[in-house]
Amino acid sequence: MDLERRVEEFKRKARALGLKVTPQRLAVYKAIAQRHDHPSAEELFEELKDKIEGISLTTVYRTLSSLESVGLVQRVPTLKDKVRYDARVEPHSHFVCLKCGKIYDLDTIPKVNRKEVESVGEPVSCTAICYGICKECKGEEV
Amino acid sequence: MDLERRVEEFKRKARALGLKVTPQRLAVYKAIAQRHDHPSAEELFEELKDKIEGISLTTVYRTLSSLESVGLVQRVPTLKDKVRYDARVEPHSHFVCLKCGKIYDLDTIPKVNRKEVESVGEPVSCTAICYGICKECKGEEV
DNA sequence: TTTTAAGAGCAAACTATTTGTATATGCTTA
DNA sequence: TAAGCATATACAAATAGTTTGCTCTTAAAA
Repeated sequence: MDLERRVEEFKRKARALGLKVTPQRLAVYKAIAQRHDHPSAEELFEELKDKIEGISLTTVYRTLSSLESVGLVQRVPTLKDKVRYDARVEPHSHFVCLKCGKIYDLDTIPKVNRKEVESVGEPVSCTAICYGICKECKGEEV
Repeated sequence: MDLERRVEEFKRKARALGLKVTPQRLAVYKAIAQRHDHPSAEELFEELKDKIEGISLTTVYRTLSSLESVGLVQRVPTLKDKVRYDARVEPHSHFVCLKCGKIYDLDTIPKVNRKEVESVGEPVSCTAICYGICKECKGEEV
């Protein structure tokens, strides 16, 4: 889906969910939607502060948390202390480069042992994380 | 493997890796090894502060980071801002309860689309996270 | 034992994130 | 389409989680 349509859908959904569509929110959403590197609040703010009149780090944090609470963005599971966000909210997985830390999207949904999962609880969704060395870093090795 | 053997193995490995085996480190390791709830540094400290003479939160943090750096414990991928640790370092997966937040171990290793993963990079390990409602919480529903 | 490099404790620093509050603004409805 | 109001914003200050500097202590090799 192209960005414009996603943005229109975002506006519609946000309003339907009782969230006002402000320039700041729109800017944050657009930024996440067109990047594929799952930025943190700080990174989004760095990108937007010069482009968008009147945006503060606080607003970025509050925006992300509002959007997350209505399911318009998602957190990415990580080992680190910084929260990273994803505008892809349908089930998918990630590849984390152990060298550069970049996170790539994988379309795959993992197959897990249903019996075992159900012995613990009722699953709602599953995601996989693959750790490894990305092609870019692989290429740099001499 | 029983706790005693794991502790002996821990001592041996730690020394071999150049880490001194102190009472504090031993206590931290034992605590993680016998719990299955992947505690945070703070939670470990809460558990140990009354049992172990001379342990500080700082030491728990430093211990975890030393043990992690030599591979004797691992972080658990989460969506939250608190780092959680696991003494199971062999590949396995997790089930996260969306209601109570508890994290359960799954023995499964996910099957992912190898072709797709290799288009991004060279995988080293893969883990799955299943989100759902655990049996305990399911039982509470009236 | 003795020696010494590594670990522990405390306090203070740091980083990521949240909150209080006064002002501004999307958007519903009259 | 203007008005009113609930919701959003910015700033500063607070908080939570984690790390660091420094001094004293100790595990363990010799």
